[in-house]
Amino acid sequence: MLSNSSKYAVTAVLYLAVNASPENKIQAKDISEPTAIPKAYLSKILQELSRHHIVSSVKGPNGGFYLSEENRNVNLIKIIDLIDGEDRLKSCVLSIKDCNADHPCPLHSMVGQTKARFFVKMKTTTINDLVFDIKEGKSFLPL
Amino acid sequence: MLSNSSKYAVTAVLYLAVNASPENKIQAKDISEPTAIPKAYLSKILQELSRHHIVSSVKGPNGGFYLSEENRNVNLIKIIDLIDGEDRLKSCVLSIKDCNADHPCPLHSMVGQTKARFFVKMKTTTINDLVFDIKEGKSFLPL
DNA sequence: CATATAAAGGATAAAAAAGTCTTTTAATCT
DNA sequence: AGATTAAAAGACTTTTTTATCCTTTATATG
Repeated sequence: MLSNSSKYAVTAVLYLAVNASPENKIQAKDISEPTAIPKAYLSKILQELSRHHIVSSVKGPNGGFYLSEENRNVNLIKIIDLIDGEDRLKSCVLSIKDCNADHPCPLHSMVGQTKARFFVKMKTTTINDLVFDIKEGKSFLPL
Repeated sequence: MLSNSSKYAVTAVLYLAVNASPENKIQAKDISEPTAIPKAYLSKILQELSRHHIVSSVKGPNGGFYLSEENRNVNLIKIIDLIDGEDRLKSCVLSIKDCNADHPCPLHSMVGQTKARFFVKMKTTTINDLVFDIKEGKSFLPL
């Protein structure tokens, strides 16, 4: 469903959302350790996220990554589309090009609604929404 | 969600289900052409499926692949688990090891039910079920 | 029985994804 | 200004997935 890379991206952003702030920036290695994401690889991903204003970063001493208020209102889909490309989630389960509701592939009915629902959630759920759940104790990030 | 290989596998099996019979076997290249699946690669996949009794095959002149009555009652999940391994569908969206309903990751609620429902369908839907839909005109295979 | 045919099997190649390493740039702090 | 710190950038390596090629085995048929 999601590539390794976009899982890393979402995890890292959530980690920042919970643990970082403009006053308390977090370095790549400090995300890498608790999440078990390879440090150098994570750095690449954070760079990309930073370039597209999904996370904020500052170089040098006391530098690191954090989320601005704007960053916190980014929708999940933006992260995933950036890392995986827009097609990955949208395409037919069997990768049949002209598969749609009017001309469905044999698996279409098994995933159609399911996928559409997931897609809408990804488009409407922000980082802030997820952090809210975590703070309410409704969900958890791996320490 | 599914690897390229298991998409190929499902597509090929469905193609056989609709077009082949013990009297009218179909060769790898005759599946390869209409489905645009690379022939040599498809052959590998059909071999694997044959080895695990998901499709039937006969060598030599007038040989090829077809589905026995038994083959037609195979569940979709068997094909996908064989090609992709069982973990691919089961694992958490963020690949968090101890993610479960009692200790959900932040994306869990977005996919949990959705995935579970899909999983059940894959476990209960046979090739025959899908062929039935195609014959009823409810779904389509790419010519 | 010889021959042609088509799958099975094994070895290899190409492409994509994941991961690493080294250098450069920007910021902070004496 | 100089030293230090941490991200940015770019080149590179490894692993996995996808794909191809060639040889062997089984089978039907003349």
